Amino acid sequence: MEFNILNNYFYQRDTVPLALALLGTLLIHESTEGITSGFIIETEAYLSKNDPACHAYRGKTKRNAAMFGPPGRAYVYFIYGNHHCFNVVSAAEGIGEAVLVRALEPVDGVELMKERRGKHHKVENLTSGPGKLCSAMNISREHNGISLQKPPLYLAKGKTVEKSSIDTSGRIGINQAQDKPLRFFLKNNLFLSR
DNA sequence: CGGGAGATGGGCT
DNA sequence: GCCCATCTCCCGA
Repeated sequence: MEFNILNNYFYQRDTVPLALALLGTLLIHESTEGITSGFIIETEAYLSKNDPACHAYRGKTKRNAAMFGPPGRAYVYFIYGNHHCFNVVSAAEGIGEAVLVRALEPVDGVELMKERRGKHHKVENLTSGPGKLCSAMNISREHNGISLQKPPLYLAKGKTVEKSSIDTSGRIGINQAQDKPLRFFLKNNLFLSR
């Protein structure tokens, strides 16, 4: 499937259009334990300007440095002492924007996801949240800053998404700029975070 | 079933 | 010390 990897051109657009374009694409992790993958069904845009919820809002630090790298790389951070969140870096190098991936529809490696997340979980609960999907896909800080255009972690062309099947809302779990309509998701998908 | 609290650790206000 | 782009468990209904 590597011939369907999304290349540099895919990432050459503004962050909001990229957050929309990422819906339906396939996120793949070829780990030593096996391959897991899933369609991206929920994203959030985090912008450099007028967006206090964005980690890059107060400038570049050691933690958020990957956000300021070239687009098409990963920005992974650790939160609440337990969880990782996976983002696709967007905008030109030096700007500091990214798209948070909040939920996946599992495709390959469902059994491996269950082993990682806990066998008692239903399929609908494996990747229906940013922390959950990182656990199921085994994505962690070691992936921070790496390219998403080659194995082991990469994005590939997925399923076609009609504009009419996409809905928008405020972003989840933030205390600032909750009113901004920067969350995008596939309506009625079983694997949404909410 | 929904709401609330605790877990847990890194970064910064 | 307090905050945080979260998850899970436990409780009451």
